[in-house]
Amino acid sequence: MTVITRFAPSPTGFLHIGGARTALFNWLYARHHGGQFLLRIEDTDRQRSTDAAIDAIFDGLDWLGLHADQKPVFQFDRRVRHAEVAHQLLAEGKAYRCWCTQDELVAMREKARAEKKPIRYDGTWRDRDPSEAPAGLDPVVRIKMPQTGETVIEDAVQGRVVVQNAELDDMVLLRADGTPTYMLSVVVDDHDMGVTHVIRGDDHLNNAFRQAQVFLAMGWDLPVFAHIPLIHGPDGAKLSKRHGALGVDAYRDMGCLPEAVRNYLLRLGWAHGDDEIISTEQAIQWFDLDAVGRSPARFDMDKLTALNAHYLRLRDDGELVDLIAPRLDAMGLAVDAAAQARLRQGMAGLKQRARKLDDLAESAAFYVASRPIPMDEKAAKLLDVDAFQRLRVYRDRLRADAPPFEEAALEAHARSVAESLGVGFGKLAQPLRAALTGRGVSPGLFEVMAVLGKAEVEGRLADVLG
RNA sequence: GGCCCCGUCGUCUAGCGGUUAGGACGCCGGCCUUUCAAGCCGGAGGUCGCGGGUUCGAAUCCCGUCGGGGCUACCA
Repeated sequence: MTVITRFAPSPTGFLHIGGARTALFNWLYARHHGGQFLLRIEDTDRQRSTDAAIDAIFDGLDWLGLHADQKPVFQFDRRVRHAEVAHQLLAEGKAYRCWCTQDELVAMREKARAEKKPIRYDGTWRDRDPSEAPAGLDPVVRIKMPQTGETVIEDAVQGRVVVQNAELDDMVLLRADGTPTYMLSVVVDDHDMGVTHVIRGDDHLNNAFRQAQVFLAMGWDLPVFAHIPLIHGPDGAKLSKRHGALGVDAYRDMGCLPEAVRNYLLRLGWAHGDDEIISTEQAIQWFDLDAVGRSPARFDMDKLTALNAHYLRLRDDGELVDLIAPRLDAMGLAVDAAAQARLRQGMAGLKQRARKLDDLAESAAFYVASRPIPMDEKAAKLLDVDAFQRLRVYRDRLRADAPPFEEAALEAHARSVAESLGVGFGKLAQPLRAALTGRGVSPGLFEVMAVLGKAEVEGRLADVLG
């Protein structure tokens, strides 16, 4: 049997981080088993579904590298088939029409609440004769749930979960306007798409019981269910916009790498012993449902950032230049060919010190800035009167000795200057760093000088020394 | 209210009857050193939610309890 999984978001907002993890798990499971990963857009709520959200979901999945194996299915397009199934159930006596009004239903719920009884549809029209139906009112179609016995879900993550059928009420399959509800649509689509494993958020666990009854009523095989725990915010509640829980696009914008996000999300609820850094290839090899935890996890930006720093160092220098170029551009620093060459050459030292693309761009700015370069506060403080003295001497010696403009030679030369000056090396190096980078921190000084080149170094020194 | 799920350092987690309860992030200190990172070394941090049991022995099994979360729509 070929494994078929699916990710089925409703396009009512961006692809949030919890959805991204669900998609990742589905994708990994399919890849691990050599199966297929499908995408279905659950857009049956016409009020809340938007094209912008659909695009955001596609973009997010694309960025994360979670590509579906077939064209996405749009659930709304399949509404005729969904209704067909409901009508079949109706014809077979497994569903019935219900003429209760919204007001009646609200009253029903309120009464139940007041009496502290379970809140569910009371089955008014289950046995009532349709001839008693009020005129001029469109009925909904409800499924006839079994009223005795129990429904068992052998969940691949949660284990065996049992609920008494008496707890299940006759849910709506078709709305009064004839459109299918989610409970109907998911089942029909999962069946028709041949989905073998339904991996989704824990918030659907209770729905699984209801949906199982629709599968049964149609005589269809149940897929394997796997309900993965939700991701919580720092306060322990389901992650939402309130927590600043953002769409994956926000993590991209703040400079995260997709491979870092994947690794982070993977470790949120899934483990393989003590392994932390797990490549996607390795994840495909290792991933399985039995190692998925059952308890919810809190989102931790610090850990994501640490992982991101790791993957940043692994990235190709040229790729990183391309990735930060637009950011530098946004900072008002145009990356021309010369700047690109410098960045490319200086990237090894730069990426070692960065955690995200935004601070990588920030720390790379001095390579791109045109003279005279801006000085930050720390640099300005470094350039006191004594520092000027030393820098003048250094500049003169640099001219006179003319060491080859490469790292080792430059360093040896600077050290000899400091020595003849009778000061610790730092007393010369720090002011020099300030003059050349406008910062108190930077990659190795002589690496910077080699990248900048003789003319630029002399120019920047002149800007400071006059 | 009802039903369902969950509960190991601050956080993510390993653990599946016998471990000094391990790792990672974060935090602190050291080494390295031209700054900052990285790297390496070390440290603080957990009475395994709590209470009973079972057992020679329990984070691991059972029961209860408390806490958290989810669902309870003609939303998905």
